[in-house]
Amino acid sequence: MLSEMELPISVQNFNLSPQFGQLTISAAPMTVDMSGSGVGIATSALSPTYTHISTGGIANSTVSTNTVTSNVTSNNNNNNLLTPTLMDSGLFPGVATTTLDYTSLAELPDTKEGIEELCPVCGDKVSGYHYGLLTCESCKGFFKRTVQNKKVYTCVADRSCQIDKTQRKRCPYCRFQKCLEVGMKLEGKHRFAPFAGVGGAARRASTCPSARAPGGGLSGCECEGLPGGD
DNA sequence: TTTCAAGGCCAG
DNA sequence: CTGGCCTTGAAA
Repeated sequence: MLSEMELPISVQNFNLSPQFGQLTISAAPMTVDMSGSGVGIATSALSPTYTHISTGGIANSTVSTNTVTSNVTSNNNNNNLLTPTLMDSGLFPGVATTTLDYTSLAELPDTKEGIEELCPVCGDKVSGYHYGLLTCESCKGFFKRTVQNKKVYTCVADRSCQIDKTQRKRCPYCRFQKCLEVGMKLEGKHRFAPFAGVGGAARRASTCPSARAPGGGLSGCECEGLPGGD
């Protein structure tokens, strides 16, 4: 299936996963620095008025002045990719055109697990949409603390520390920078998660608040009736 | 009523 | 400080 969409003039942070380099697109006429390609995770944050996160396996990409043509391999029935509905919604007006070729990953089972639900900051398992994109619980908490407490970090190295699941604690400066690079933003609560079911599935394991595991929550349970809000 | 992102709590 | 688990509250 071949789909077309129009991107806004300003498209930033079109990232491939670190092992495949980064694709950055700036203002039109677009300049593109594509330092890598291959099968990996692609995350795009379309700014400024609307943020859309798409992840999927990039099989390969070709780039011209203002056109990015990517053969994108869906990792989950296209539910993590820009959909024709979104494209038709007019939320992406602009001058650039990206042509995406969606094909099923059903025939590529080995790649499927690797590209699904990986935090774009540290590569840990994502827990849902947080601050505009799919991230893990720890990066969500880290970003929250940093912004809310107005924390200022410093890097003891050259501000280019590698951030992954095991190293993410070592340099909060670089971790926060990466959070910003991938598009995390503290704004009003968004309800535009276009791919319902991706996040949050791991939550709500317990049914009784008073039986919650140590480590979280408030006091004052009325359990029997399960008020559950409202 | 259900879903899910934001934010709170607290053990490690 | 970190990260997992929880409640809250708005949107669907």
